[in-house]
Amino acid sequence: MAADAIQAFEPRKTPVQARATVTVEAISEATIQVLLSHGADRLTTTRVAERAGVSVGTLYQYYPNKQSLLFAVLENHLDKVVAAVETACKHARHNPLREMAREVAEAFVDAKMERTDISMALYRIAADLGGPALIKRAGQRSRKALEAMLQTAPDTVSPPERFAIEMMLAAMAGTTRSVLEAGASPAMVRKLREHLVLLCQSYMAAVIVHYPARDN
Amino acid sequence: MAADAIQAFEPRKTPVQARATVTVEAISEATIQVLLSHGADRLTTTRVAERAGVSVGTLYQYYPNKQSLLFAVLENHLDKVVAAVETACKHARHNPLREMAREVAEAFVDAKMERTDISMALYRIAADLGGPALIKRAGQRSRKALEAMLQTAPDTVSPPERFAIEMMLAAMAGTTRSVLEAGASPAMVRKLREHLVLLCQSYMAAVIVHYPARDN
DNA sequence: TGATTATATGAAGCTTCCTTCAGCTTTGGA
DNA sequence: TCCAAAGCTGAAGGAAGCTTCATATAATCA
Repeated sequence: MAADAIQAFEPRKTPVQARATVTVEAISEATIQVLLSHGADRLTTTRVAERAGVSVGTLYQYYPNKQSLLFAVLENHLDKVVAAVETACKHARHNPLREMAREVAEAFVDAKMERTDISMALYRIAADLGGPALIKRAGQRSRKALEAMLQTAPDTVSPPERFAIEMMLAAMAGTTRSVLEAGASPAMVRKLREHLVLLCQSYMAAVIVHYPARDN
Repeated sequence: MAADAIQAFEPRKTPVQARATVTVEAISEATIQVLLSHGADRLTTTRVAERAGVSVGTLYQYYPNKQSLLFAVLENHLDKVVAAVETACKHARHNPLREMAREVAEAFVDAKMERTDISMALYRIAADLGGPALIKRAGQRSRKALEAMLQTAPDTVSPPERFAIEMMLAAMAGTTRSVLEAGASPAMVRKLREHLVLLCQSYMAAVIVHYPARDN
């Protein structure tokens, strides 16, 4: 069922020639722009095509329907963010817990803020069909990366339980979203980065004290 | 501009007779049900009216347009949650910081979980026109309540800065949303409640240590 | 009871938008 | 150079949905 639902969003055909690659990229970028300038409900395939400088027909050559457009952009973005988290997790292995928390929090904020426009645009469609599934998957991948990293922490007897990791991830996502939707000025982003480190560090430390030696 | 935008969502006329009150309530409830069963994009005025057991015409007698329907439901829900937070803040005045954090976190979770269906339905429209403005307003009201409470904390020299409070609120919202969208089983809700208390307490304590005596 | 106000109905006008497809242009290799 | 494959076009079919309004019913009160 879920697989079918996702299948329906798969690209219709893959570009072969260089100009087609450009076209697909332009369509993807236009989707974000239209999302930002017109909102999710006023995003139409015609508008996206127009903004991308191609005709609607071209759009439908690569995306089977409107949903798949949004789906593709969201998937791509989530992949990048998760990849950034995974990299940070690998890099921080065998470090003290505090350092782990710092690396992950900073990596997350940095990845989200690299293209604030995309991040903000996607909040408008994340609740749509297909979105929740993608987000869930991204959350799971992130959690696994964190768990693997935490296994290697030298200063804890047993790593935090699964739920605590999910809490931390959700807190990161929630606070980042809040700052983004408030405008995300550079000063605010800097503050978010600092405070998120603090929040993750203090919560991780507290969790280890309060829920010790629990097997996941 | 913002006022105009909101004005356009105001109810068209207020019910006078009892049966009209019932009608309006039924429409509001039906909106939530349709949102949950069909999703935001497949919510139509006809469908809502049908579900409410009235005709479309009736719907348009009380709501000037489709947006205003969603707007009203969202506004009502946010009001309730903010009110719960405000009450908790008043109640926890002059308590130790730890107690304050506990009261607020628990009040928030409880308010959100009182009607999980509404909470979940609203995530699907929160990003729409009017939604961000309402959410921002709710955040500000909550923050002010927290600030007033924190002024009375006996065990801190100076209260946490504004940004830290916003962080905490965003973390509460983000983690709660995450649990709701994962299904919100009673067990999970219980865990969320515990962990959110821990998260708020540890973050507040950390903020006071790391950013002391800063005037807001 | 009769007049007035409140409430409810739902067919239909009007707009918007998704998606297709038959035909045209460009590319790249033989 | 030539042609098959790849890419592009955009008018038009058809579906869906928002909103109105002329009409009908119910409540209220003098």
